[in-house]
Amino acid sequence: MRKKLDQEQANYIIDVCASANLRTVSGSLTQLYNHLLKPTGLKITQYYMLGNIYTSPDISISKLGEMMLLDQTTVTRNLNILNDSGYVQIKRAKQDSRTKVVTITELGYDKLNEATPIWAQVQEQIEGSIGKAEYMDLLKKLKALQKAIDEFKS
Amino acid sequence: MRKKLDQEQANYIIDVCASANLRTVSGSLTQLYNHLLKPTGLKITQYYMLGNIYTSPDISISKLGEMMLLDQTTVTRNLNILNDSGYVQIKRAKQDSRTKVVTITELGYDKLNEATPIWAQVQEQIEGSIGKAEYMDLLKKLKALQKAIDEFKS
DNA sequence: TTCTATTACATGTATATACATGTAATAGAA
DNA sequence: TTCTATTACATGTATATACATGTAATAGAA
Repeated sequence: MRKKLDQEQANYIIDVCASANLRTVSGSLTQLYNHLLKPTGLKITQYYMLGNIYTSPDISISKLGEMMLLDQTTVTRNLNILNDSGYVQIKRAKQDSRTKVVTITELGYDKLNEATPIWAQVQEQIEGSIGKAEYMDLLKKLKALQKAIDEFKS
Repeated sequence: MRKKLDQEQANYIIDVCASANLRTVSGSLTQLYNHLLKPTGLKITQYYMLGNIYTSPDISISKLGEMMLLDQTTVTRNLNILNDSGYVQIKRAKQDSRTKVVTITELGYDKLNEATPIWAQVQEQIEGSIGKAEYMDLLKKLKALQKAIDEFKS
């Protein structure tokens, strides 16, 4: 018979929970980025998706989802917003008309260039503040954590 | 005159971006938790909020938001869902009728106890997989990053 | 005491996200 | 070649989240 949770244990959970710690920091950073990116009209998620599309021209919706670790339905919806702004072009693939291929437009590429200095400013501030080596180690640990999660899922 | 972004630079950004790395890992872990918590009907965010309410009885909506680093309006909405499930009780404070105070219910406490073993299972798996000491160091770095973000915001 | 500023919460709106499921098209078995 | 299974994307629905703004109540100045 497991004992019921007392407040001390609950405080411990709140403190060490991987999910909560990641979500909180991630949320704060997203908020900071979105605030600074406001003049561009882009959100950080949109900036990131545009970047991925730029580096992988004519990528399919599913592939984009695999690359970004997002559900296909999420990609579909986020792409629609970028499409409405004219930042991407979405058309059916010639060989397989189920598949759609996505490409960044001139306008989207301009936006990407407009937002990049803002991205860099925050990134540099972060790396400077916690230290370049420390930051690289953080990234390494995040990737290890990602691997641990993937293992658990499989 | 700044040079335009080439694909190599874009790949670099995608790879090192703090926001993207955090969001991706955070999202994967949230997904894993929500999958495993499905039998309980709780989401990991709801579990976490319930835990915070349990450790701070009669907390106000704003204070809860400060504690969890969430916007007040987000707390209001997330609380409504917990309230509809009967997991929390929300009533006006006696001294100040603008303020509302939130408390966990018996039912909510039972849910918290039901979900905690699942939380623990994943947490242990993570700590075991990347190593306890490594995990603690990751937490430390996340908190350092949080501080860096807070500094930037102020 | 009265009026104004501030505080605490709610609502409108938009994006981000995933799951369950639907639809259309291709692939592959018979 | 025909039928069925699979694949690729879309849609319905729900939660999570924040910003702009509204409303009601208190605090504080005059």
